Amino acid sequence: MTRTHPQVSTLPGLQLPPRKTYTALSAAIDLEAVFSLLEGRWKLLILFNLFGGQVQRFSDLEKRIDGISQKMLAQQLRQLEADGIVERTDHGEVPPRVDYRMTAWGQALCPALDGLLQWMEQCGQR
Amino acid sequence: MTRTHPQVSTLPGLQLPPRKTYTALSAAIDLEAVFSLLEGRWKLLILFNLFGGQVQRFSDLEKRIDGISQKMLAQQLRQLEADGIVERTDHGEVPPRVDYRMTAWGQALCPALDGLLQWMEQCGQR
DNA sequence: CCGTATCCCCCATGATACTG
DNA sequence: CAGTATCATGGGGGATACGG
Repeated sequence: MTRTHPQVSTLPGLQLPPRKTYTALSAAIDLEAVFSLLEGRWKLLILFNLFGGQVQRFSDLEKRIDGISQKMLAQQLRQLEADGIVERTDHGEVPPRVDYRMTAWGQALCPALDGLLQWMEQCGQR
Repeated sequence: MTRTHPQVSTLPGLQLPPRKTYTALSAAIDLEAVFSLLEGRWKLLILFNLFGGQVQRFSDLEKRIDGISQKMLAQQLRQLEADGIVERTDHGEVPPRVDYRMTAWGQALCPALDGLLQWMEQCGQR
């Protein structure tokens, strides 16, 4: 597989870990794992409403994402939380107040997804 | 959305097109489009067997991809071809000889997908 | 306000058989 | 060798109702 190496350490002292090596099979399997984290009718909508660092309440997301049901919002958030992509905070108040934000790891998805968008933008040039 | 800007023109004279701008909604929609090109039980396996520039016959792919049926291989290849990601050549011989390779645009997927793999590799550090 | 619990349906995939 | 055709299945997602 062609790589984007060499990895330039821009920050002195920041040690980037050595890259994994892949076979066609293992690369496909790992990428399937990535996709399984992101697949789901509403996950990308949720993520793009959280990239940027906002902290959003359940009801905020419900308002911002047109057409989503409470069941689906809760389900997709649970999965994103279980996968370490978003963080959930229950303030334990009555009436309930719960909010969501990206984890550091989840936030790192943003530039990676942007790479896919850039690729899609090249579509016209083919 | 945080960007990987600025875009450095590494090759003098190579004009990179200006980036599209996105809302949360449009970014999610465009990314869904990317995913829909790549979703399918076998597509990533096919792609990683073609990244690298090899030209592979139908039967080559069938041998390399364990467990795939002729129906699914044909179907996924048709979709990748229709989407401009792989190229099909029918040599019009008897017995049939047909081969597949990445298009230039399809090949450009490789570094973008690599970005997702790099993200996945950071998983342990969270 | 922030969720669960049910029921239902559709479509992607698999199995299998057939063909120029 | 390189595909189509047909039938069966199962799980993700929608609609709706209920609960602390």
